[in-house]
Amino acid sequence: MEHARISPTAEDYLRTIYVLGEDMQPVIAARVADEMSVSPSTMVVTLRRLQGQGYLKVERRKEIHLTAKGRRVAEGILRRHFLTERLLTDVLGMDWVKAHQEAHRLEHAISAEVEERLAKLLNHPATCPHGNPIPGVENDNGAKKSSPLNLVPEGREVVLQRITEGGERDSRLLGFMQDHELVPGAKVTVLEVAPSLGIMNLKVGRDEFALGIEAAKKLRVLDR
Amino acid sequence: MEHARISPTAEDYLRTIYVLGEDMQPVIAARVADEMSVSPSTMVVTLRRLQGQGYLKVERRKEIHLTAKGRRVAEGILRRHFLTERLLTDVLGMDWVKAHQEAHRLEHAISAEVEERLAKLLNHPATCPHGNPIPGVENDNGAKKSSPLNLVPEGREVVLQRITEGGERDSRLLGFMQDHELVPGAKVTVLEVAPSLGIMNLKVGRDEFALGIEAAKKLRVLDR
DNA sequence: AGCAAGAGTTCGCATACACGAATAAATTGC
DNA sequence: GCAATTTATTCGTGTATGCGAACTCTTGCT
Repeated sequence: MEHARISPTAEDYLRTIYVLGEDMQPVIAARVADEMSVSPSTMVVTLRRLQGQGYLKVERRKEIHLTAKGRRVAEGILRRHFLTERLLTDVLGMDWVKAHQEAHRLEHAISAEVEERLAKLLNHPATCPHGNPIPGVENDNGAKKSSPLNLVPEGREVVLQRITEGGERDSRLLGFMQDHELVPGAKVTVLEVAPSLGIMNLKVGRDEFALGIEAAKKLRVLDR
Repeated sequence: MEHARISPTAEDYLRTIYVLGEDMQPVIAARVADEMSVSPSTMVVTLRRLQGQGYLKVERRKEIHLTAKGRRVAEGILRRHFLTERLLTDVLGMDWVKAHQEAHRLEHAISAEVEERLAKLLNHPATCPHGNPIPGVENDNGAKKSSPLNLVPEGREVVLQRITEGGERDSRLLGFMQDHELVPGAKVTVLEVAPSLGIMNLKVGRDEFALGIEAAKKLRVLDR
């Protein structure tokens, strides 16, 4: 085969497209551009290049779809990302917020062998520290249904399952959550939902606070 | 300040220049080019750029000298390189040979904080798995004198101290050494030196074998 | 239907990194 | 001291990655 070593940058684009695809139907260049803080013109060129290398297809209606090859790359990167996060938090004792940023750099430098050894060392974790399932580990739980926090009705108590990858990127959100002990496994009570204010009031332990509805969309809770 | 984030490539150049400087007086562009497998024309451009950014100076006689700034970068990279090697060997159980290559990629992605946590986790090791001192750790041993293996006279038994960074790059040499248990701390007897053949015969344990003089230059042994 | 907002495209440009070929300069050996 | 060898430099190219400005589409809404 050709084997034109993929660049860190390309990996980032594919990863972003993959993650966006988990949250919305049609992934469109403008969304990716927002997410990656890149100009539209750069998007055009980059998408052309990635398409030429067989990582994705831009179909009618400008929808971006990863090919199997592209998906493989994206899942690999995510897997390494999550494993690295676990290494940073569980072994090196780093906090949540920083772990994500650090992992974002390290994930591009991890080989298949290190990835494997990492998985073994960490005892094949099923999720990253933010609760997201690590690709390649079988969902043993038969895919517990989870729903976005913003859809939980008032008065209900739920358990936080995970912060989606989209949420992980926002270090201020992560920091806020850490401060309020809003971590995977935490019991959250929805006190009040005020869509007109774009806000919902939550209670974790005895701590009550407000969270934007937009941010709440990035959190998943367990239906029980 | 300007603070134009240094690139992995630039880090590699500075690191190589630094390491070469430990073994030879005048570091010259051609040597760096050899070491990095890069064309002379690339060297010219790159040196100009690095000089412009204040990492080095090219002085009369074309000698390349790192500035304090350049030295700081090189030592940082080496430190992260060695710490990463230790992580890979000691914690992840990876062998010598691969550890070096992997570390070469990872070292560029490690932040100051991870570096610190790594050092703590590993208990502030003084050397890398190949025996090289880690920059930033004080030489407690008051700099034991070591000399290149090629200078050891016939019949003498010595202890291998380290494989220099220059030797670390050669994975075939590392593999050969690993196979013959020629590792830091190993007792080596010089059976015979045959300069005309470019070879010396060694004994480690009951294993006797020949090693090229050029390769022997990259190994340091303790004078005792 | 018609138009404004949003999305995409083109163009010119810039930087970092790399090559090879041709050439110029410096060193070294004899 | 000059020829041979080694080094360094120029020049033209090429790819990946990014920008902004100007322009053109789509599309959804009235």
